[in-house]
Amino acid sequence: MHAIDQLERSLKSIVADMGLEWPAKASIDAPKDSKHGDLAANIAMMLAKEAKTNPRELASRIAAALPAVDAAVQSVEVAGPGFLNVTFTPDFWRQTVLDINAQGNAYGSSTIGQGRRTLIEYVSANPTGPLHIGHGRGAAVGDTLTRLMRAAGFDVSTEYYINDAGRQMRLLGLSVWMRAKELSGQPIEIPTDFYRGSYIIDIAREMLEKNPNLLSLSEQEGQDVCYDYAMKQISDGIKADLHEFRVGHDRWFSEKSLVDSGAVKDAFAALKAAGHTYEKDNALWFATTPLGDDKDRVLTKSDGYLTYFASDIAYHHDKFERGFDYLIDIWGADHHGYIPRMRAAIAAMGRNPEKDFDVVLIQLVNLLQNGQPISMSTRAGTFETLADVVKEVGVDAARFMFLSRKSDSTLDFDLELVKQRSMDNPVYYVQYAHARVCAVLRRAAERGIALPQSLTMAHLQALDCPEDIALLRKAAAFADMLGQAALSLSVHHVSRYLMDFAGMLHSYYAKHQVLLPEDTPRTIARLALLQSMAQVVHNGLDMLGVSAPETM
RNA sequence: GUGCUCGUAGCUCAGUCGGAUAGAGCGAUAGCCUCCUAAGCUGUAGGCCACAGGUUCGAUUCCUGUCGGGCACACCA
Repeated sequence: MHAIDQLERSLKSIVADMGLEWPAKASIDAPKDSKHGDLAANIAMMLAKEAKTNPRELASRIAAALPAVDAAVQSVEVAGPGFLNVTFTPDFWRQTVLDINAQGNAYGSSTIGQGRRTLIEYVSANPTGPLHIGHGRGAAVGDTLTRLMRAAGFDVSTEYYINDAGRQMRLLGLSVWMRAKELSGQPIEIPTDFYRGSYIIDIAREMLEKNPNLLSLSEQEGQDVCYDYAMKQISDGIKADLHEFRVGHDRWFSEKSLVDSGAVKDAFAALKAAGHTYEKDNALWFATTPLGDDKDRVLTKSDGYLTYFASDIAYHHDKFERGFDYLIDIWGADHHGYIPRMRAAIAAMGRNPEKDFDVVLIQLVNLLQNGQPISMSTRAGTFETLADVVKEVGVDAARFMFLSRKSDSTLDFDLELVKQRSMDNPVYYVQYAHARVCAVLRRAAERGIALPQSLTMAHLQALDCPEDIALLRKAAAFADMLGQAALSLSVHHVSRYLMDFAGMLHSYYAKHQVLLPEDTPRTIARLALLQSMAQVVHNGLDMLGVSAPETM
């Protein structure tokens, strides 16, 4: 928020004049209780010892100096143990309306990300079956994080990594092949780890219809053909589901292509050159222990195949080689034990695992129906797919639900609840606030009330109630909130903010009539206010990939 | 067993880079539409922020331990 920046500059100059140094840990924040002013600073408590005085004494000296330094400050009080409670002038806050009008859909964006080249990898589910609801949560979080970070000034690209070189995928080919045999009346023995979903049978049937001679192929050929076909079908399905869910990746990155392009060799060479590898028991090992892992890891197995970890290292190495300097992976929380070895790999590449690499963990989604759990497992074939859930509850409700909780904690997703139009399902609460404001604006237009072509501070003087200022203050904090959410990779801050903000708008609506036949200046001021507040809700929902309807 | 993570109102969850009287929704309960969308608003009740120590002006927040959930511990992906 520019208010914080402005106050910090003013306080810094005062502190400097006193011959004191500004501590890095000093904070300036909006206090929880608005009775404590617009912003509270703890600087006097931090510096009292150094200034050889008590906090309240120092605070009052700073307070005395502040109004002369900063014209936007209306009043400043010393409170509690030595807080400085600062209140800005109404005009300072009214300016927010003009700022929002000027910036429109871009309001809230910032440059805090400094154009950092960032690659967000998310979903990356093996194309061995349709996406289920857990993938949906990862998709919603990844996509929203992308939108957020772009708005915050990061230079973001996105990728979906396909594990198309491993055992799971070979198993997919085998599963379809067996079903094709079964459909043709041949007896089959179902192996363990077999993919049992009915979609496997559908694919097998489809293949037989297109090529009745399918089963004349050899075992190996047949499985390969089945694999290729199934992989294509399922991938296309996943892409369609994601598209429907308003999620798109800049690139689908194939694991196979890493091997083919020599990227694996490059990555291994880099590790070897830095002295991180050794051979033992006929396998190639990566010494991750000195880099913080709890045991060393195998790269090339004694049978000559690469481990999953090996190609993942190569993939991340390749990301850096392509010029990205900040890698964000979005993983299921059950992979959290995988983080130390990945950090070790990042360190071995000569990068800083603290700064150049982050993992966002997505916890389990418990799919419920009226409080009763619906089990899901791709292999057992009893999953509930993302597509089914979206069809049932809609994209807006599903996305908002996924984004309204910390991604690292488990989420109960009750189909009945998410369909309800109540506060258990806050997406409607936020959307309704937007629609209501739009209704007022429409009604104003019907009555021939129009906002002036170029709005100025003079038109906003009637914004003088506490509720006016509270809304303006909240709206002014929007960009700051988005920036913090982006930096901390916490998408749920946005939905929390929107719920708060929508609550304020609903209260405002109930308390203050906007269209006042007897008072045109106030009507104009309030219309201008509401229009800009609707813009903020719209921009916030846009970050979440949720629509902002004008009527409901 | 080891590591990671979580424990906040009856329920579902925010908050915490250490700040003032710990918040929201649901549920409970009492009210509000001759007036811009009641999918809304207003009030009341409800808390040893798991427990015990430590660090300091100040701890729900940081550290240690205990108890209790979840997850992970492959030459699987």
